[in-house]
Parts: sequence; C-alpha cells; structure tokens
Amino acid sequence: MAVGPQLQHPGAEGMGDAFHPECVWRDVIDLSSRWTGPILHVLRERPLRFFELQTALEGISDKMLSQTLRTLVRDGLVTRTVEPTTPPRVTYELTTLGHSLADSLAPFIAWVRRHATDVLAARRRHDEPQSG
Amino acid sequence: MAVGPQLQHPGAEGMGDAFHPECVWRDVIDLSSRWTGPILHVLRERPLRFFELQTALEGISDKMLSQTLRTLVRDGLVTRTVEPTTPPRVTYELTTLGHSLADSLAPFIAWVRRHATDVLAARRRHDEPQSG
DNA sequence: CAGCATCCAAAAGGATACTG
DNA sequence: CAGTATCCTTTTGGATGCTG
Repeated sequence: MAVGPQLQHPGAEGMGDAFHPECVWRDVIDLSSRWTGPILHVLRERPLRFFELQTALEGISDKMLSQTLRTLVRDGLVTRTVEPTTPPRVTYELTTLGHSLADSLAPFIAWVRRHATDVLAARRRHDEPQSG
Repeated sequence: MAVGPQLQHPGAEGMGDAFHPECVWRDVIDLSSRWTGPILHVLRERPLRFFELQTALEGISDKMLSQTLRTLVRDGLVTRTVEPTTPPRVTYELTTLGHSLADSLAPFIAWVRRHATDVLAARRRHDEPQSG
C-alpha cells in the first residue's frame, strides 16, 4: 500500500512516489505476515506473556510467534520484558507507536466482522454454476 | 485477524470463536496478498482500466493484477465492465461494499504515511551494533 | 516457560511466451 | 488492450526436536 502522498488520479503525471516499490506498505509494516495483525490486536487489551499469546492466537506455532514478535520489537511496536525468574517470565506489550497502529487497524477489523458474511455470500454466488 | 466477537482477555474461557482458524481475516479479505490493498486504494478515486491500474501500481505483473482483480470481483468488492470494442476496454470499479472496505483501510494507510519513518528509525536503532 | 534450529511442504509471485 | 498458461524462484510457515 502506498505510503507516499495522496494518490493523484492514476495516469496523471502527478503520481509522484505514491507507488514506488519501496513505498509499498509491506516494507513498513508486514501485514502480509499471517500473524502480525492478530498479535497487534490481542495486545490492545493488555500486555501478554508468550504462552498467553499462544493461547489467544489458537493455532500459531512457537516459531511463528517468536519470529513475528521479534519483528514487532525490532520495529518499535512492541516491548519485550523479561523477569529473570525460573522459569523466566516474558511479557509483551504494545508501545505507544504500536498502540496507534493497532488503533488504526480497528476500523478494518470492524469491517471484517460486519461484512464477512457479505463477502462469503458474494463468493458463493459467484462460484455456483450458472445453471438455468 | 479475528473477525469474531471482541476478544475477551486471553486465557479466559470466553475466547469464543474470536480466533478460530476460519475467522482469521485472511480467509475473508486477503490483505496478505501483496496487491489487494494497493488495488483497493487506487480504485477509491475513480474506476480504472486494466492498463491504468498497471501504471498506478508500478511493478505489478499482468498475472498478479488479473489474478488479484479476479478475487476482488469474486468477493463482490469490485465490478468488471467490458465494452466490446476492438480492442476491448475493461473497467474496474469498487462496489459499495468495496468502497466501505477501502474506507476502513484509510486510517491504516494514514498511519503508515505518518509513521513509516518511526518504524524505519526503530529498526535502524535495533540493528546497529551495540557498541559502547 | 520461552525460546531456537532444522527440515520440509505449500503458497506467493515474477518472467516469459502466447491469445482473442 | 486485456488478458491466459507455464515455469520456476522466493517466501511463508508448520512440524519436530532440543535448550536454558
């Protein structure tokens, strides 16, 4: 997704850097990763420990959870806090930046909740044989 | 991303169907596809022809453009109109549903515009060697 | 509990060539 | 112009086994 200036009408010269490959949103926040969105979303409510995230995100593997969390930490969206107990207790929490991102995703999530059935219905309609 | 009811606090029994695999947003609207978001976004301004989309979306291949558009049409988010001229003139346009989706994505896009530098800076800070 | 390493299967997606 | 078909590389991400 473009992160450049607002799109001029396509075809015009004014496209500017709106859609340069480097500006595609994927390079900034990788929503294309299966779990980035869900993790940001569950962390909105409160900080969570590793195993709590794993529970909340039914089906995520260790690998993907820690991998996605590492990216989020690296990008300044989530903090990782270790209490050096035995066993260790590691807590993940949204930063201010992460919160603002998660908030910006809320309308989209609400849209999916509200319109999932519409999309599914359209898909069914499209796929069913055009019999007379 | 969950499309179920609002998340209860994770770990509680009330998780309901919030994160069932079937409810992950990817199954409803595939934002994880590299081009779904960008296409929806450029179509917000006005209907576009195939080659106009290709121009606006610098770098997209024929294959990915037609493939992504087909999915969008199938899901009732975009209409495809063919004028049977020679050569044919095919126009893509957001449906009402598609517009509401694109609108719901706007805050996220605005966030990326505003905070891309923050993320990039955090990433640089994280990656640079922890020298003294 | 909180992970990392390795291996492997599946999906995404670009390049190229061809069609009505 | 507006695609489709095929090939092939890259990326994603699950499974399994091991560690402090």
